Amino acid sequence: MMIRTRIAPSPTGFAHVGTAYTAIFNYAYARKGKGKLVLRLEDTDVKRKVKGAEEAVYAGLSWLGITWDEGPDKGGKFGPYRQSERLEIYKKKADALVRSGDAFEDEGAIRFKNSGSDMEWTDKVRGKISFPGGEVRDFVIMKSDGYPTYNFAVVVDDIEMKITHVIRGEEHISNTPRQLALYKAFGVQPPEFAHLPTLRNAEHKKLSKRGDAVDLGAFRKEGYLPEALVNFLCLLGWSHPDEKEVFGLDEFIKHLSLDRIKKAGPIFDIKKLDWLNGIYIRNKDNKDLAHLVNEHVTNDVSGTSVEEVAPLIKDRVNKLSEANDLLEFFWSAPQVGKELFGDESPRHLASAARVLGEIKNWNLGQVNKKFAGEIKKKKFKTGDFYMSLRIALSGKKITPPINESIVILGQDKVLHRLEEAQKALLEMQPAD
RNA sequence: GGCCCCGUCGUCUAGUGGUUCAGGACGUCAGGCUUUCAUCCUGAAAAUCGCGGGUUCGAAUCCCGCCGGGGUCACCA
Repeated sequence: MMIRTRIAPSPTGFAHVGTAYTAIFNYAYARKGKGKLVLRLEDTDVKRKVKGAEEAVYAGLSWLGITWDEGPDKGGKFGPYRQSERLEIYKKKADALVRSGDAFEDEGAIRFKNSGSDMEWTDKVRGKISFPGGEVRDFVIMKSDGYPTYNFAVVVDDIEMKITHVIRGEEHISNTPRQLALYKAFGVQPPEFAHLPTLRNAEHKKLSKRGDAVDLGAFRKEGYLPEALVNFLCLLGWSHPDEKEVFGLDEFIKHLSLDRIKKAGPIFDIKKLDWLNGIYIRNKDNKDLAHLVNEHVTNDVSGTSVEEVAPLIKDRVNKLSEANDLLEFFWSAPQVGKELFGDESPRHLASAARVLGEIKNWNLGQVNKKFAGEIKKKKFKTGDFYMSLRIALSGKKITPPINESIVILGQDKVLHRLEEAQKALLEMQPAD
């Protein structure tokens, strides 16, 4: 049997990290089984429909490298894939249930008549789960506005779209008995169910859009790499058989098995994501990194190429959004905070300016050599000397390696900034 | 509250009756490297496996009870 999985986002605003989480598992499971992944848009709540939300979902998932085989944007032979475009189908199915006596009209809506029998299934990640029959009441399947309810639409579509494995969040466990009852009424064999744990926040509650970072677009803006986020998500509730921590989708597909999934709800610990993100940043080649950094840098680069400068921060950031603070002194002159300097700073800067002015052939070797000689001759404390320089050139105590930065900045700019810094220091002398 | 699910270091996890008084990773702390910050390297602290009973020669691993946490109870998905 051809494996068919699905992801069923509802377009209520943006791409949710929880959607991404289940998408990754559905995608990988389908790929592993050489099957298909269906994207179905669950837009039956007319009131909550937000425009642009559909695109946000596509953008978010695509960014992560998840592709689907059938969907509203892709087409496919079991379409349409927007539930709002399938109203005829639901109507027909609901009418059939009314005729067979499994449903009845109720104030403009159609309500399913529950048989009251116990419901049970063997969950692929949790094993046997059962609900007492009395739990499922008669529930509405067609709303009075002509739209189907969630539980009904899901079952009709999963049957029509020939879904073989329903891999979804744990919060759907309690919906399953209702859906099972529907399968039974239709006389159709239900698919396999696999209920993934729910992602939690630091308070151990289900991730929510109020107060938790759940928007994929926001992760992107913050400078997280899609590979890192995917890798991190794979590590929640699932672990590599060899206890590997850093791996990509290909390897996830290769090793995924549903029974290795944990049942307890993992906490989304951003610290570990940050660490992973740093690793992926360090693994980028300089050209790709420059391209990424460029998207997160506010100023225009005015003469200084990001490609030249980006390698200097490779080991220094975990998120791309941290890049700007480290790099902005390359393209905008610093506000030199005089109070940052030490007592020896005037002498350091004077020396540095003099020896740098002597350099004919501007390169790192020369800069290193000149500074080393001067430090030795004047018996400067190495760390203090460089700190004075760092502050004069950047206005900050934390920067990329200063000699490399000096070379990139260029002789004119460096000498000019040293001069400005010395002036500033002079002005403050009389003050005390 | 009813029903359902879950419970190994702060966090993510390995571990499915016996070289495990529990291994790895993040984080934390200490040290090394170092012109800052990082990266990198080394080391440390950190779970009496939620608790209490069983079963067994032997349990984190099996059973029962309790406690704790979470989810869900709509003409929302």
